[in-house]
Amino acid sequence: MNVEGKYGAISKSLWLKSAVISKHLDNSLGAIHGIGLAEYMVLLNLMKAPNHALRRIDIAESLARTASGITRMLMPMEKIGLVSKETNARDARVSLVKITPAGEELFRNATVTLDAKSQSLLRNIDSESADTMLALLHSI
Amino acid sequence: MNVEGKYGAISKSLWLKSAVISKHLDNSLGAIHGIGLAEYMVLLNLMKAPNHALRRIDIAESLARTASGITRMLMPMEKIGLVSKETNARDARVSLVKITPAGEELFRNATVTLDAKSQSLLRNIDSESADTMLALLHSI
DNA sequence: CACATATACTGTACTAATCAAGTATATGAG
DNA sequence: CTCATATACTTGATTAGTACAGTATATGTG
Repeated sequence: MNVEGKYGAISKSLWLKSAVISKHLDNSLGAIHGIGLAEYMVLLNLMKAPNHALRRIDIAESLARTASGITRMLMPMEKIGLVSKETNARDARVSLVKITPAGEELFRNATVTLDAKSQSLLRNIDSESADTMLALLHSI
Repeated sequence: MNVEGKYGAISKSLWLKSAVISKHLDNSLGAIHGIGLAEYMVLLNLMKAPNHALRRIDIAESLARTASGITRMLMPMEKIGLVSKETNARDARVSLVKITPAGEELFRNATVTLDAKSQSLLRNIDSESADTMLALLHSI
């Protein structure tokens, strides 16, 4: 493998490992909390946002999804009361998404599940390597 | 963030970065060669296999997909002549998938595209860090 | 050998995502 | 102020994947 091929190898490995890990996490989160990893990531972004609310388009951007994908993902989440719709007084085109108390509660529980399952899936990576890995991922 | 949360953070970052990179690679491979990253990975596995042939179920296993997903993915690939169906004399249940000369040619060209695009997407990671990253990914 | 069980697909129904088009609202140029 | 353009969604049609059931073949045990 030549020098350039190294980066291709990272892409391929990233793709495969991510698929494996995401499927395990999806299954665990789904079985225990009734949401998938994508839904968890929506809640995480809302928790980090000022006032715990975001525009749909910003959620789409931060999850590498399309606006319509977010619309569809949020419909059942709103129905089961994890998020609520809020209007923006300044801009009537925007319908803000806000996490509900029930959503916050589920998020906290799901975080415990996700962390535990992740630790189990990544048990071959020691603590120091995990720091390295995280730093490398953030630099992408 | 506590110690366990570190592994959860890796999972989340892996999920997001993989989504971003895979979409770029899918778009490039699709525009230039008419296949997606998953199809490329099928060809890669076939190239690495003895006699350049594999059972569908082994492809499914190595791509973290289901058997029916592989059946569906291979149908158009066979139609455009990238792979061919071979019977297994020892076991009539098995229909082996073999890469064709056209498939090999496309694979080689697609590899150039994938490597170049990967290098561009991962330009913030220097050569030494890339080695580290690759080793860490393989240890998962 | 016969038959219960396992394996390798394939087909049907469903789900989750995309793209492209449509609607409503906002913004900027004249 | 008006109108062209841009933005924030939403909806319809399509696509890619899954789960589960069905079919054909293989394998192991009495």
